[in-house]
Amino acid sequence: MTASATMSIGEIADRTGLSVSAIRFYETQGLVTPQRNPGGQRRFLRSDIRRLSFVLIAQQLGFSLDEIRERLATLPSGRTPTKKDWAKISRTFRAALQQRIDIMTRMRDRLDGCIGCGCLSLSNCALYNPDDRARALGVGPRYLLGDSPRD
Amino acid sequence: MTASATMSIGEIADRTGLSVSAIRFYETQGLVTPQRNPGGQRRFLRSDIRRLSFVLIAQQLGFSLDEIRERLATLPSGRTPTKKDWAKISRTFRAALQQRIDIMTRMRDRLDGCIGCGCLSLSNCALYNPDDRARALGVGPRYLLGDSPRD
DNA sequence: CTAATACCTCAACCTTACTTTAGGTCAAGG
DNA sequence: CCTTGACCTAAAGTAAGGTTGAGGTATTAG
Repeated sequence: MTASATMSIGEIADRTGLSVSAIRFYETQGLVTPQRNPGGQRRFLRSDIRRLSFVLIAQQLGFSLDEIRERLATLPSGRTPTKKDWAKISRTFRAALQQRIDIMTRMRDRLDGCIGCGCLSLSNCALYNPDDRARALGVGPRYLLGDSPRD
Repeated sequence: MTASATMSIGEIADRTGLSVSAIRFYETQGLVTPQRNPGGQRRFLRSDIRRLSFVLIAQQLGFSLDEIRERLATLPSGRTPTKKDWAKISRTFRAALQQRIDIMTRMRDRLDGCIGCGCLSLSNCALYNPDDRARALGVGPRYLLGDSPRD
């Protein structure tokens, strides 16, 4: 195994902590696009380590693969991303994260009020404020806020 | 439609904002256990409004149906829950919510550091600290922290 | 009394984010 | 050269949290 410029999927899996199958899946989702060697095996660039690590971190922060792909798409195509590129993209996640913290904090404060009143009864309960239901978290009834079907 | 002590599924759906199918699903999950009338149709108690509303709120707070069922199981069986009962259960969610806020805040602070260094490169990056990955959010590679299979 | 709703069950389908399995190929060491 | 381990693809399976559809029964308004 010569320490060449590219890596096999097993190697990058070890380096990122991701499973081999997850990385293959990420390729189908357009999150990485490795080259292939003459035998058809994937060859990853060293910069893909950071790319995949970014996917991992962003997921831990609660972002979906769709959102992550959108953010990654803002990276320069053609050249290897620089630290500045990564810093820029990280800042957008920072902002989104802050927003979630704000929502959860607001929910927590409302919950404080509701512990006192014990209401939990709809229109009169602040927790039902549909303005900022924390849709980022969990799944929830799909049609709650959509075009609800009637049975 | 006499304003009786019980409600049909359509009525409680309207009152809670949940869809009929979601409520039926919640029954299969043991989150509510309505009575049946002679014709086999579900009859819900007024207290089920609060119960279902609680499910909804707890979901918005990011809790899984499993977690919610566990919490609901601590409610007194045999009698209709009082405000105190609900307040008690709400407090446990309050605590869990606070914990999540703390984790997210810690992640945000680490992200701040990483925006500066642009590292995102594993062992030397604070964001990889496996101690408190915010597993509550999103799904993520299943075997990242488990007994990872090798291809 | 009858037609239109509303409700019932069961099974199949959906989305996200992967894992697993089956059947076969590639590459590196001896 | 040959074996073994790593890799390949495609398809099916998993889990959570519901939705949708088919085929049939209850209820209720007129």
